[in-house]
Amino acid sequence: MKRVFSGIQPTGDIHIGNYVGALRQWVSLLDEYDCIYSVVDYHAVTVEYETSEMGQRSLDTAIILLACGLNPEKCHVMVQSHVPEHTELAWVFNCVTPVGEVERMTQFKDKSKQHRSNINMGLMDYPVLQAADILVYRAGFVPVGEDQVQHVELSREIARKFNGRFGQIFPEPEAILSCAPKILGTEGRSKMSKTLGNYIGILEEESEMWDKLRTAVTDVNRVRRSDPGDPEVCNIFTMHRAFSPEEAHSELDKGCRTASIGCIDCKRILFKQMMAELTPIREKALLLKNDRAYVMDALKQGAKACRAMAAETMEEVRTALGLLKA
RNA sequence: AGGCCAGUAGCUCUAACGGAUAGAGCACCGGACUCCAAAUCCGGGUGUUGGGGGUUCGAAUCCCUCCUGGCCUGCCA
Repeated sequence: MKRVFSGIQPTGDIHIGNYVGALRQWVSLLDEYDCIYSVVDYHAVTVEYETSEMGQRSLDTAIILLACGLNPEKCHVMVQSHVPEHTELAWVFNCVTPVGEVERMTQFKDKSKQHRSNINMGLMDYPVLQAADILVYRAGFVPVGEDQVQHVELSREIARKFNGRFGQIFPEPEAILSCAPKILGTEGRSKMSKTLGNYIGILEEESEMWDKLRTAVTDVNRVRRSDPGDPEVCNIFTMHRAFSPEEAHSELDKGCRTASIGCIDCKRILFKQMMAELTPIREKALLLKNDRAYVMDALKQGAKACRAMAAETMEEVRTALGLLKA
């Protein structure tokens, strides 16, 4: 079966942008692919963080993955640092990756600006570790958002360079682009993200979620209730496309354009739809939070299975490199 | 290892000759307005001046030291 790999950083506070853009798609691939999903904690070390919180963040993130339906019976869910082969392969990849290529990565350039006082090698090496994440399992498919396509392309190049120099071991992975709409933050300008603080967390208090949605930016040209709006420029409508049934879209579109429904009505409908979908996940997450042993065991099983696959790849890699066997 | 420069609000920065309550723009928060928002208006500074010690009646400012970042020289694998 074709193999998929994807990872999510342990922010511990997964929001609806993550959910719509990644997690939901991950779930949809379960039946068709052999999926490996990872909480990529080593990636999170590239920026400053509170060491006392990291473990909990990874655990909370894993809980959300499981709660969303990434059933350990159907896929592998694990924490990146539990499978050391990721970082081992990253070192080998470092030796076939041209510096010029990684310097060109827009994420690196952005984060360098953002973390000017901590531009470290790891930040630069991030996409190389990502290539290792994927290729240590020889995964051929990587579900990602638009912004990560560049990194997947770098993985292809790394695979090609490695194969060219040391022998055919790795496939060239392809991005599976989500058709999900890109959800902007509550301020309506940039992508929803934890660091920008413009997010609606899927496990937040219901009242908190409503407050954030209620005060989220809409079509700025629709000033009065009687003004017609333009759903195409409204982040709320984008969210409807993600959460409301297909049939409802045209009606909401029309209602907005003809001012037959107001923005606050539109938000109420959306919130209802959102909660209908998220409530079971929120309830499941709550159960899992109270069953740490189950979650830890799932992660343990995931890591064990993944280590076996990764170890096999690394055996081949070391042989290809011509290293002295232990 | 040595040398030089820098560190002030969430961000970018300016001011304070050793003198009283450390400021501005943006961001943010509260209110008015609004169907909700946006815009606008009103209100709010959110700070251990990187940490510690010293000199002084008084230190962001002067001295020592440590930390962090940048630049340069050297040494080693």
